[in-house]
Amino acid sequence: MDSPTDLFDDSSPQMRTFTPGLSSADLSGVHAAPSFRPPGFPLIHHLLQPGGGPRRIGGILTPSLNSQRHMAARSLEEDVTVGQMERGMEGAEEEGGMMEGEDDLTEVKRKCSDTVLMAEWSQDVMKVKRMKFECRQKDKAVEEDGKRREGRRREKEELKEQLEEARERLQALQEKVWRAFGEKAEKEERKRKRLTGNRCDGDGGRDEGMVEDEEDLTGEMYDEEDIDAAEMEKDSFSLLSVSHYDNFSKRKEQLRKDRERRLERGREGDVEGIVEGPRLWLECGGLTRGDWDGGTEEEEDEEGQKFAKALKLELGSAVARVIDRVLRLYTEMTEHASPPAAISFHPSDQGHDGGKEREGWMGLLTRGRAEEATKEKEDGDREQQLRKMKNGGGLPPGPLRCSEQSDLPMPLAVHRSPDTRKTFPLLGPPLSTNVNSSHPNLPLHHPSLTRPTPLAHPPLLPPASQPKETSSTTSFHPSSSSSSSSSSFPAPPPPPPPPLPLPLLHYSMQQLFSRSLHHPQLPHLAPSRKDYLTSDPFLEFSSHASFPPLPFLGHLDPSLTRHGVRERERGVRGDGSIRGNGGMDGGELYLTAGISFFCLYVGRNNEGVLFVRLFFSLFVLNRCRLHTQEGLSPCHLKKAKLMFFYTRYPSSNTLKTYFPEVKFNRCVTSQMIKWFSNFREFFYIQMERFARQAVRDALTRDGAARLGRESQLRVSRDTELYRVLNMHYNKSNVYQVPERFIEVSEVALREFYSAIWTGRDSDPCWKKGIYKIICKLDSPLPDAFRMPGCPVG
DNA sequence: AGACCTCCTG
DNA sequence: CAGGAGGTCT
Repeated sequence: MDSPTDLFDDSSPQMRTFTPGLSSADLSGVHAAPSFRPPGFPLIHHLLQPGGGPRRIGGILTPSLNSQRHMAARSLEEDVTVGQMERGMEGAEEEGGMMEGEDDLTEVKRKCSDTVLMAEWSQDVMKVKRMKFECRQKDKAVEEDGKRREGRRREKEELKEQLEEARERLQALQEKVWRAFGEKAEKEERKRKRLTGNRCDGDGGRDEGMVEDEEDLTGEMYDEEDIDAAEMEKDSFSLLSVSHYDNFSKRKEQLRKDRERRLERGREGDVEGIVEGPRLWLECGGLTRGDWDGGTEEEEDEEGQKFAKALKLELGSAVARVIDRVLRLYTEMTEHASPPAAISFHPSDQGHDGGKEREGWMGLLTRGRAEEATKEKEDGDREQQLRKMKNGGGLPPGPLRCSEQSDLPMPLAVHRSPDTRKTFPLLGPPLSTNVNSSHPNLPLHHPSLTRPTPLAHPPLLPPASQPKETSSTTSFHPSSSSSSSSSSFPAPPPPPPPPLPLPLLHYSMQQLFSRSLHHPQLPHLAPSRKDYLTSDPFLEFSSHASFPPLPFLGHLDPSLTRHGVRERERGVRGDGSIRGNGGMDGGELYLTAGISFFCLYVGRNNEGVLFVRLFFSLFVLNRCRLHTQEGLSPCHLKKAKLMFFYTRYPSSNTLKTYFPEVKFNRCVTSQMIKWFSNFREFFYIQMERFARQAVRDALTRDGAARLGRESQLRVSRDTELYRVLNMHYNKSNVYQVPERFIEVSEVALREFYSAIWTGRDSDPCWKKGIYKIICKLDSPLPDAFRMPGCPVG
């Protein structure tokens, strides 16, 4: 470029013009425009030479206008002088011997004026020439860059072609996605046709922009802008350093390749989410979308994009929350010295009675084998303890049980309550410690009836170990008192089928997910109806009843619907007003769907980035009809019967607590209380019946052995009494009768036996005392009963 | 008076 | 298991 220095320097060669610095060949080789052919006029001939005046005139970077004018005038004067001399010589030659005089002077003056005019004209010409020359100079530089531009153009075209390819791939991918999302076949065909049409347009299809849709156009524009930006960058870089542009080009190429790679990846696999920002990779399987009926094609496109966006956002946010919780949980787990290998979802395990009975909600996922083995082992150990106590007359092994429990492997259970007394209610003070085996008829003065423990009774030999003694042992079979034997005791119920092991962290994920969804998508679920899902304090659904726990969901009795109507009709019998209300109308709850996911893997990739791979599974639940009704269903009756294993005298508050789905009114409460009254009635009838039988059996033998025989009064799982009770309260035998109930039954049997043996049964109120005892032997209900539905365990 | 119980009956 | 009678308790 010209510079003030150049301009200043150019003035000096002006003095020695006519010495062409550049041959005409040098110039004409590039530009030989006829308009610039130097005329024969000598005055301007030198102007054609490089470094002449026009450079000064046409100089863009002239220091100032005055100096420019001054310098031009000076050169003009010089030019004129020279020209004058030349013309003088020429004129002398032409005119031959003309004497110099006034004419000469006039001529000179005229010539001078002409020369001035000529100089002015020539100045203008010089300006033009100079400008032309500069243009030529510029063109020369442009010519030099032309080759480079050619290369760029080619490169640009290549990029365009690549972009076209990428666009085609993208379109193919789009088609695939649309197809997956239920796009109509016609649209596919249209797109395919369009694609093939585009491909038929030669040379990458310069005209294909005409048929491109808006999205493609947008992409094209974006890409073009990208390229233009690259070109500008390249231009600016080109004068500085090639390496910069190369780097830029490489970066761009890298980006393009990445884009293509992503497209390739998207084409290959299923729906795969890649969240690069938080460095989280998620593989989602099983996500499908049904058909949606859009209006026009554009609307469908828009809908689809919106859907994809919303889905992305929703998944992203939900997953982020879940991941956060998982990681937190993971951290908490690793922080503990002995983290559990897995977490079960046994609400009862965390209940105050769960350690002993472990009523769980067998649902879609059931208790793990290990836990079942643990349970069996525990029960077996308890049985052994019971027998030891009965045989050896030891005290209830509370602490022993505690240690025993602590020795048990608990691979699948996380016991939440550190209170062993809560977990193992039998660890409390023994019940009738003052029961005097020598005075069995005086059992009513127990000072601590609140903590019953028949283990404090004298040891009772099991009939299996004493087959000969069974004849002397009360068989609790009134119809066959004399022929009572072990054969009358049915075999214990077969253990439930081994449940499936739980996947790692499943329950935790359930919990996490349920907690992460603060706004359940159950619009049909009235807020008041959600409350009953929130009764379990451990599961903490109180603030987010979004997702019922799997155990609960899986244990819905399919027969509920079948029996519901009948039960409803008669459930409030005797109260016309209630019957007129329609009972369950509007009180049905349908839980139609939930989301479960399994944490498959948590680890680090090659780059050390922590990632969590989740497998999502959407599942549709059976329409679970939950009786949020005023009447009571057979399921409630069933549950009430199971509750009777724990509490014989439940208060109405207890009933309301453990039947959260029931809308209680006076009639429902009375009905439920009546149920328990009937349960008690049956219970006491059986107790009295078997006790009388035992008394009869004792009386048929010699009285000397009656004390010993009385001490052999026992209720175990292989006795007839147990079978009768189990049949009545647990007909389907899906629930394991808690040991506690057996113990209570034994206490009741002994009390009845004592009363009858001592003749107190002659008193019309002789049972009251027994009732008092039994009513104090109620146990807290497992938390599993807080859930709607019937627990299985 | 109302809640709750047992007992009896069907 | 429900209904009713009769009782007790608060």
